[in-house]
Amino acid sequence: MSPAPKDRPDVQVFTEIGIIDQLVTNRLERVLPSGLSYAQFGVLVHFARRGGQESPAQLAKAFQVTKGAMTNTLQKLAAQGFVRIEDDAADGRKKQVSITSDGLEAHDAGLVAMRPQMETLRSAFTDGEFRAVLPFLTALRMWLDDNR
Amino acid sequence: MSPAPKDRPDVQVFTEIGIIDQLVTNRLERVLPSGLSYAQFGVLVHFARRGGQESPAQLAKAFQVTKGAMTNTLQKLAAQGFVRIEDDAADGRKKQVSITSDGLEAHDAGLVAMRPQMETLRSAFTDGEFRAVLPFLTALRMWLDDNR
DNA sequence: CTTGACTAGTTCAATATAAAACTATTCATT
DNA sequence: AATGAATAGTTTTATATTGAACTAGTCAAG
Repeated sequence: MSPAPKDRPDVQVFTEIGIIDQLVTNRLERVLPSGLSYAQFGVLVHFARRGGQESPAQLAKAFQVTKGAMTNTLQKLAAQGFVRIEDDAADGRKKQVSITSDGLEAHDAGLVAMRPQMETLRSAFTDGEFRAVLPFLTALRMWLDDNR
Repeated sequence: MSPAPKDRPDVQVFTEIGIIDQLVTNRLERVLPSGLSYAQFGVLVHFARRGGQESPAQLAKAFQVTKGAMTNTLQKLAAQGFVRIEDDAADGRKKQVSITSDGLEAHDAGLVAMRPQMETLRSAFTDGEFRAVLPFLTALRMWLDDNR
């Protein structure tokens, strides 16, 4: 008899991933400054790292959410003054989003709020452990992304 | 200068995990028989594997959702006749949930619907690769669960 | 026994997201 | 130029989930 599906390692991996994502999301959402959701913070982190400008559609693809969801997230960030949304001069359909100095501050404040959580995490696991699984997770993510 | 947070392997792992979860959820939801959500299917998989009875609160904890969310999911499953919800004879506050034969059939149908997706996945990655990352993911999930 | 704290489950309001319809714009083909 | 397909973004509707308030039942300490 073939093994029950739930015993298969791939299914188990996806199950663990689902639960980890939920636990991490809950935890961060509890800790982030009020008014800043996990999704919004993700956008700030994105820009804090890479800088520059990006269109809403690019962001939607990067975060794997619908364009509508990204419209909503960006409008909330803009309302708080954390991002700037400008019309694209070269293409009338597009807009260009960039982070503001207030947005950078909010990003830093979010990191500070998360720091205790990250500290305890690092006391339990090493960077090496995370690095060891990263290539596979990245490959898996890219495959899922390509073979949609 | 210390590395930017987004370059840290732990942050990268959580980022990948978030995207993988979203891609897998989307994919399965598209493929599952209509009327059966990812959350509902998860409950069926749980019972198809372990059998027996479990209370809504136990299930909520196992799936890391609120009690309210589990009430909703179970009511939808019960409306379709996929689970049985009975009062607990020993404790008037509790209920006991179990899967029905219709529920088992729906579970099997869900697996059949997912099969092509799983086949192509297995052609891209080996069981060994999944097994290699499983211990770390499990440890991470348990740690996050305990150190809430 | 009675009280007070706790647990289980439901309900309600608020929010986030997906899916689809829609508008506006661009681009390629003719 | 004109047309048709494709792309970017918004809006609308429907749904799932959270968080909090609420009800009912249990259990322990006095």
